[in-house]
Amino acid sequence: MQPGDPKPLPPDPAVRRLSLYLRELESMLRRGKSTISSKELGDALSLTDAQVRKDFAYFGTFGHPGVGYRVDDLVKRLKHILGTDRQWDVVLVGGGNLGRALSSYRGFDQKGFRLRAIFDVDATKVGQTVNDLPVLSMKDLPTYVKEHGVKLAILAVPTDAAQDVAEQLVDAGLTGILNFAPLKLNVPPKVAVTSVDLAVQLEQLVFQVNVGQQGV
Amino acid sequence: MQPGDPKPLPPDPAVRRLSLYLRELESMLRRGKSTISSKELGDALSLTDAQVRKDFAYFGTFGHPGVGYRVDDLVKRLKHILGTDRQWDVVLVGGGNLGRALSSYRGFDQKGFRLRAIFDVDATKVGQTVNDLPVLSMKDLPTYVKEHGVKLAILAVPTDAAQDVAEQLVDAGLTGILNFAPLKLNVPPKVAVTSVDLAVQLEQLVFQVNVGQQGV
DNA sequence: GGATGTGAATGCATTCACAGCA
DNA sequence: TGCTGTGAATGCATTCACATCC
Repeated sequence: MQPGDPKPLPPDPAVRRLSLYLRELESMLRRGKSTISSKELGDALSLTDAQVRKDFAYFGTFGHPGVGYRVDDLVKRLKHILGTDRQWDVVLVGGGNLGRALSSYRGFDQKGFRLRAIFDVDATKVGQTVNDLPVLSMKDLPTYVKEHGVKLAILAVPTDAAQDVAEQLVDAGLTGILNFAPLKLNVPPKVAVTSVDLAVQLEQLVFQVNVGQQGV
Repeated sequence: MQPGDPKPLPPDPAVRRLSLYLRELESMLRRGKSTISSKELGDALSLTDAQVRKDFAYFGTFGHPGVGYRVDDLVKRLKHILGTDRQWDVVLVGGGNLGRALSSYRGFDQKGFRLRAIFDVDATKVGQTVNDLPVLSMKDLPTYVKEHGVKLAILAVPTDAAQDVAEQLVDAGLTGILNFAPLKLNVPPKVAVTSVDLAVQLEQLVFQVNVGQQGV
């Protein structure tokens, strides 16, 4: 790689594992562990030591030969790479069952995500407060996004409405959508989408259960 | 591949895409589409036609040269491969916010998953009914699992309790766990685990958002 | 000695390209 | 002609193995 070369993007699988490393390291930090080797970290996540070192190498050099990695330092640097070394405001779109549950999920805060408001089309919900969050009208979304500089939305609306609502999110200026509706969203390339399909996860589990039994 | 050879396992990424093909095909079936080409299906999911054909080829030959795939037939066969051509009983473990939300999620039924009961350690919750499901004591789990032949659990308990509860699930005889706690579960190899970490999903989204902006 | 970082080798997934069939 | 199914070719991710440094 020569000086003028554009920095090659890291492999997607490596980025996904970065979050798992971080999760494990934060847990170890809480337990008072100060340094760790690639072997130890790999064992904790069922990965090889070489995999761990190579993943880190895509992003920089963090370790100390003969010693390992300083846990607190590594946590800081991984957070910085992932972009979670600062607070992120998030709006939740959809005030149904799933939306309300997500609004009460404590795990988001711990990673620095701040749910700011819930948006819904249902006029009877608008004006209420759910888990300390105001429920606002979808009509007010564009203004709200501009005024608060929000970039991220959690989309938890019914499947039939999801594509339409996603387009409203894009128009409002949001650039990242965490989608819980079971369909593929069509959005412009500048907008990032991550999807979680709960039923698909159960389906994949069933496949694994069946494969596992047939292998024994 | 010779007659006596053991059937090679399909690549993991192909299995994951199978669920996405199925989801898209079911949507197309509802819209009245009767046949589809690998090109059309690929376009709908941002995949190449070759990828689609290769994925199917790992599991059999489903198509008709010159014509494409019959949507209804393909749906049936994909369901059979994934194991969702029959009903699956599921128990939900953890009656907190997330657990209650999941118990009301309609998407599971549509895929043939039947939530049967919620298990919780909290004695004040036991005996209640949540979304038409009985809340039972963790003590009764082993008996319940044996009597009803349940194989799958959704694990939605606090992080600190998750590993311990997972071991109880394994001891009770369950063989598949959909884990929502943000840690890596340690279970025997005969038990399948699929994990969903909501905060990690947001974190990955943030990374994508940042990469996207820097690329423009 | 003990561990990292990294080119080289391997292995796996994706894409190509075309024979064969409707 | 149109499209599948599939070997061959490519490209990407993982693993190996070792020079290097504390």
